[in-house]
Parts: sequence; C-alpha cells; structure tokens
Amino acid sequence: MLNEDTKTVAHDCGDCPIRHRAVCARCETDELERLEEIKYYRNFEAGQTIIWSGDRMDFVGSVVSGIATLTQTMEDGRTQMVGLLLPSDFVGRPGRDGSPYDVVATTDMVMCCFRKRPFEEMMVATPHIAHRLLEMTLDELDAAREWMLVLGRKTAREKIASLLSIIARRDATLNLQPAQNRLVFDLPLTREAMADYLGLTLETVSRQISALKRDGVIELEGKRHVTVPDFSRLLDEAGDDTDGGLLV
Amino acid sequence: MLNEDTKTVAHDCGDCPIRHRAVCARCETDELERLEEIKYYRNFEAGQTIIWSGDRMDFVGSVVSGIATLTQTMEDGRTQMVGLLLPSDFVGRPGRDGSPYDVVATTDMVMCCFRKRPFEEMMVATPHIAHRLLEMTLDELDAAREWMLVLGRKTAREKIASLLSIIARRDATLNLQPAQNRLVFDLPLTREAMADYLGLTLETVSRQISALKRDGVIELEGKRHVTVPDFSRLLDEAGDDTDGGLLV
DNA sequence: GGTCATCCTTGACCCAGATCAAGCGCGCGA
DNA sequence: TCGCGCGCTTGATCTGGGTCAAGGATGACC
Repeated sequence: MLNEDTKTVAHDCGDCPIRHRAVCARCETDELERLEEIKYYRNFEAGQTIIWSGDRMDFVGSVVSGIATLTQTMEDGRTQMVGLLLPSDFVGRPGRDGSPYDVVATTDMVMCCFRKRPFEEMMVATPHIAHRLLEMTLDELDAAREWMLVLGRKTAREKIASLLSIIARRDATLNLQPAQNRLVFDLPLTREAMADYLGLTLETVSRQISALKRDGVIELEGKRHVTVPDFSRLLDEAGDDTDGGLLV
Repeated sequence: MLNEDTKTVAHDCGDCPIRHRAVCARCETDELERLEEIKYYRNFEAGQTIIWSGDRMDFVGSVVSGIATLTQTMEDGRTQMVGLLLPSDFVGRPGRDGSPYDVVATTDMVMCCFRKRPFEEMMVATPHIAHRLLEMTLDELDAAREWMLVLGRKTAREKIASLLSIIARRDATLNLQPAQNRLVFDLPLTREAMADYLGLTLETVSRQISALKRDGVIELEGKRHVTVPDFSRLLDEAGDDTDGGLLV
C-alpha cells in the first residue's frame, strides 16, 4: 500500500510515463491498482550511479525527470555510452537478473519504479504488458542500430549534428514548440559524456561544436544553451535522410 | 495446410529453430499444430536481397541454414551492417509493418517463415510466445550495444579479433568441438562485408587479418578457412574481459 | 587452355581525429 | 575577495586508418 507521501508524488506526476508510455495504455482499473501497489519513486543526484555493471537489479521503471546514461567500460578505461535515458524512457530487463551496463544519473533525477518480481508476475498475468514491453524493446533496438551507423560511418561533425538533433527532437516532443524550424534546448551532457556517446574525444567534440557555431548551424549561449535556427539544416549536417518531422 | 513437400522439409529440420529456440519451448500440441499451419520454408541464393529497406514485411521467421546480414545505407553509399543472422536467429518485427534495413543473404539460405498476421494473432492468444520474443529481442539489444563498444572504441585489430571470436563462438556452439582452445571455422563473409560490419575499409580488414596471421593469432588456409590455435589469445586481442567460455 | 570477373593483398601517401599541452572562465567554499 | 577546481577551448603535433593504385589468386565459362 502507498503511504501518503508517495501518493502525493504520484499525483503530481500527471504525465507519469507509466501511464502514457510504458505499460498501462489498456490497463483495467484493477490492474492499475495492482501496479500502484508495487510502485514507488526514487530520487538520484547528478553524478550518482544508479546501477553498477554486474549488479543485481531488483526493479524496473521509467524516468520521470532528469537524464541518465548507460555505459560500458573496458578494463583499460575506454568507455562507450550505449544508451541515453530521457524522461519517459523505460529502464530494466524483465526476466534478467543483472545489468551489463553502468547506469549513471547525469542530472538530478526522479524515477518511477516497480519491484521486479511482482512486476514480472503481473506481466505473466497481463499479456498486453508484455506486448508493450516488446514494442519498447524493439524501439530501443532500432535506436541502437541507428546509433551503430553513427558510430561506424559518420564523421565527427556528422556525429555531433546527429546527437544534437536527437536531443533537440526529444526535447521538442516534451516541450511542444510551435511547429517551426527554429528550436531551443539545453545540452544535458558534458563534452566528455558526448564524446563517450559518439566514440570521440572531448577535444574533438569541443572543436566540432565550435565549428558548427562558426558556420551558423547552431548558436550557443554559455556552454550548454543551444539555439538551432534551422532544424532541417542540422539534419542535413547529420547526414540524415529522414524528412525530420519533429513530432514523431 | 501443408503440402507433402513442406512436410518433408519440416521433418528433415530436426533442430528447427522454431522448435528449440524461438517460440515453442512450452507449446501445447494444438498450438504447435496451429504454428505448422502458418509455417512455410523459403530458399534464397547467395547475394539475393530478402527484404529491401522500407519494404513491407509479411512474415517473421528463423534462419535454418546459411547466413544473412542486416545493413543500413546512407544516400552517399556509406553502409553499416547492424546485424548478422546466423542459423537459429529470428528475423522479423512483430507489430511492425516494414523493415528499416536491407536483409541480404550472403550464402545460400533456408528460412523457416510464418505468415505475419496469423502469427501475431497467435501471439496475442499465446502469451508465452510474446515472452519468448521479448527474451530474444533483449538478447539482440545486448548484442547491438556490445557492438556499439566495438564500433566506437576498439582499434582495427581489436575489431577484427572481436568479429572472429563472435563467429568462432557461434560456429563452435553449432558444431560442438571438444572443449579445447583450438578451433576451426569458415569465414562466412567477404572482406568487404566484414568491413561494413566493423566500420572499416576492406583494405584495413585485409591488412589486419594478415597481421593477425603473421603474429600467429590465426592460421589461414585459402582466404576463408580459419584456424584459431588459442582462442583465449584471440579474446585477448579483442580486448574482451569475458572469460570466453565457449558454450554460452 | 584462355579469358574474364570477383575477391583479395600490398604499397605509397594523406588526412581526420587522437594526443599532448596550455590556458580560460565561472561557480563555489573559505 | 581570493583561490581553486572543473568544464571547456584552442593550438601544435602525431598517427591509425582511409584513399588511391597496382597487381595476384581463384574459379566460372567459353
């Protein structure tokens, strides 16, 4: 059962990803209630490691606010980010015990979690939850494969443009802007984290961002606040063949 | 209903992946019969494109024999392989209409297919099929993310060693060798296909294979037949921290 | 056996991005 | 207010792998 405190948070969370994105689109009332029973919220501070690679994971859940990263590290310290968790993204591997990745909060975060064992039991009893999870996993698989193209074949400049357009798109779908080509967002990652995502060094990231700024593809206010005056120009720089409709 | 011809093939296919790997581990007899009704076999020749990127896909299925690749191509022709389909691998995106990738047979192939619509209907009616598909999709996601580390952070030599060890491992699990460190297999890919998988050029692939041969990490007979005298040495070259137990 | 195409190897050279190094700017705690 | 640390930028130089180019091997087909 929920304590008063948790209820309050749940109520604040009007567009809680569990409602609109993860598992509940077709839930019946009693299923929703069962979900509520195994649901709880966790807060993390910027820089805090949520799960260490190899750790046992006793929950699944969604990002409510803030950003986390999924990274792999080799013994000699080379690291590669393999996923970026933005609000409404699902975290967890139903049916698996551990995480093969480090999960790290890069900003302050709130996560909406379910205890794993009861969640899995619900999954068995409620087939459409499994279907929804399959959907989401296929989405993640597509994203991972898209990123393989970025890592394997794109130039440094194209990589940066690809990352910026992904973040811009996600940001835009959250804070719906008037449907125009200009958009504004804050970079949620350090240069080093961007480098780890893109398979570059932080110096190259910095240089290419400066170059995009010099060429008018982006405008910078401080180090993190980005304005994209022409989004289709950015997509072009990313080498994307998509038409770039913002609202996917 | 099955015609006589198909039945024969089905019978030959004693370890048909649909039986032992994809969906049927817990199927009841009548479910198996329903699967049989929507099941058919397709043959492809080496070089044949199975699905074009963007095509409608009206089936799902498994590789029975032979090898296929999943590739993405940019407008300017740069291509990145995002998946390698070996025998027993599943192909298809239940719930999705099209494929975002080209699927190409690199050797002669046999696939065991199910018509997509009835398969999806069965999935709804038979929850453990959806669970099995979720399992498999999570496996693919892990593989894709593992490959992101290869593409983003490994050197050319490490990339080649990683690819060889993956193929060797898969080959070994199919044709179980005595549990020793020496193993033998045939490369199922051209140098160019390897390059597309690894984000390299075919010249670099060729040079690095020559180097591994010169250094005694592998032995070559012709261009495709590979002997690995010491598998743990190969894993070492790949920069893998896994212990390399062959039988995963 | 000869021709041709495909796949592969090897060499010479070049360049994008890594590496090494110096310094800037801003926020924070004393 | 100062100093200190962290995140970032920029410059100089180096190098792994790309590019361009020239053959070598193998096998299919005439």
